Amino acid sequence: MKLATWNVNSLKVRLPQVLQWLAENPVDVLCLQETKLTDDKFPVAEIEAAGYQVAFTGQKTYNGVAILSRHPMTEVVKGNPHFEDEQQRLIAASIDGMRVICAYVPNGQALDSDKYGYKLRWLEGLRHWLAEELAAHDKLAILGDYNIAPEDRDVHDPAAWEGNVLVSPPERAAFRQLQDMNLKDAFRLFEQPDKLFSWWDYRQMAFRRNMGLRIDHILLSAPLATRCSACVIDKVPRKWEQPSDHTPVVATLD
DNA sequence: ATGGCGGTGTAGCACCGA
Repeated sequence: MKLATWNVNSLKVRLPQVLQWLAENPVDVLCLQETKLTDDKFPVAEIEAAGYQVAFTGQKTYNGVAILSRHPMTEVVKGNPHFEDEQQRLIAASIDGMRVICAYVPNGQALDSDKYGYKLRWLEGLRHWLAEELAAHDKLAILGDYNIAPEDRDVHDPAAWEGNVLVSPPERAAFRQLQDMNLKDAFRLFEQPDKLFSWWDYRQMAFRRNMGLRIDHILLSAPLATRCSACVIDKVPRKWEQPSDHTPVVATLD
């Protein structure tokens, strides 16, 4: 069983790449963020033709999340029942005995921005909902763009990023609080090469210079972490023409 | 210190992302 997450930065633009990636990497579940599509424009037929069922919730221009699955999905929930939010950033489904949650955590923009407060409140709301979901589902995976680099080793140049969103102590504390709920960062269950990231700015040839951050994560509850045999970042799609600025992260469960 | 790039909307640029 393979679970993956990918912030595609517009599914309209990236659909061919998603289909190509799935053809080469036929994962069981793929969580997408930043689809940027209203539900009436979601490419259901193309994704079903590739062998996947799909659940999605979107809006115009911003946000939007989806779960693609080779196996039946039930109990689909859109949004956080405990956090009123017009922004479409969460979707959950039960798949093959697991609870799978796809999350697009707010960016926060800047530490002095209202959006930063929204980000921290959003994460607090997520925590409360997750506590409930974990009580109901011992096998839970939450995949997505967390917009948090958990540690300095997840940042190409920690000094340059100090004082910025994605690395601030309150955001990192929020990430640790998720880990304190016995959710394991799948990537860190294994020895990994240094300086392996999941996002690189489009500007300044950041990808070529590996000026990136690891902000896309797969968190697994203990019964799933025990079964996890690998977690890799697939940099290949970031090298394609007209790429997303994020690249997929994949966890293998035995 | 700022903007760099890319996507979107409805436009001739402004906004947002990270």
